[in-house]
Amino acid sequence: MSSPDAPLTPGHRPRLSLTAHMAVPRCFPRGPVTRFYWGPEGRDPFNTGHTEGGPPGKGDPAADWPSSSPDSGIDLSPTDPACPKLEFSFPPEVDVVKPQEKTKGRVSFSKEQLFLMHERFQRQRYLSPMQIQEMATSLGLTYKQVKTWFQNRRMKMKKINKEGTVKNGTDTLQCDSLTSTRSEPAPGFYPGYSTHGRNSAIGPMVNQFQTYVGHPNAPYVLVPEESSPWWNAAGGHPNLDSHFNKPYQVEPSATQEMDFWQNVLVMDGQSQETGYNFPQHWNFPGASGLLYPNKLLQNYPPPLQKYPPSQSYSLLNYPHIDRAPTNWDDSEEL
DNA sequence: GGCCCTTTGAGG
DNA sequence: CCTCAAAGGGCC
Repeated sequence: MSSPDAPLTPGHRPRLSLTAHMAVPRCFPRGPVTRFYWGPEGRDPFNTGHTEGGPPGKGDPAADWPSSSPDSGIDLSPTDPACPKLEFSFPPEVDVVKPQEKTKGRVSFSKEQLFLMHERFQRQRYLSPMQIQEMATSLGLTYKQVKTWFQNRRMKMKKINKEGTVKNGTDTLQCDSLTSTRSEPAPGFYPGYSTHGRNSAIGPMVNQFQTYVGHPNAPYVLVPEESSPWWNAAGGHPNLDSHFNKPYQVEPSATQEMDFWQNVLVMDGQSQETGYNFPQHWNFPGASGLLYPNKLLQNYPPPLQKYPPSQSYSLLNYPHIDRAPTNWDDSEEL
């Protein structure tokens, strides 16, 4: 596996009411996905033009954790001694599901299992049979459990979106959009998804939310919350679109250190706040997301890190990276 | 296999 | 009680 990206979502609609613009068509992959990377000011971690290739070196954890550019002056690598690091570990599990548990009663998956499935779901709503099997194996779950989980998750997603659409417009700060002109879903934007749901098994969705791991120079990744309107129909961000292509300067206060991780388990409402949210003074209207160290999973469980203070960072957007969905079969991912 | 609805049971 | 996640079952 490889790919960090996202944590999740709120079991309960976040108060930030992020579901507003999600008039998602029946399935997700949204258009040209855009991602935001936190990187040293003004730097294009990817040397623009580089398009994401295949899955990152699968199974080479940490191997390519960059030392994030020597010249950048900041080395955010978790392996860098200079980078404050704290121990991180999932809380001891007591509820780890046993693979062949007979269905007597309802078992609860472990946080780790949930995390990994959520993570996967974040970028890939449909798994091919092979992928299901692989994931099941790697998680110690049964094929059926994984399949069921994804199905339930899609249903939940759908429900949330529906609710969000309904109350859309009324109360709640539906992501005080700076640019909410595009809320119309564009079917054409869903490359990997077969609208004829029936045969989807043969065409595993190409994950639009490709791994971040392949971009070694992007030390941190800003991951949107799953049910937030981070991705609008055009694949942009309703609140950050205006910042596209012009690196937005973000200046953490001199004294501020941001904890990236207190807890990675952002599965549900409970742990939702465990991620890191922008401090208000960063002033990204309505934008709340979670900051993840790049290659989250490669270093899984991810290290707790701190963002060096007194630095200037840019919120970069590299839409080109996703414009051309890759076709690699990520079956080897997990 | 997916969708959809329902049931079950754990946790609040 | 209620909510919600895991699973069952029917249908396509």
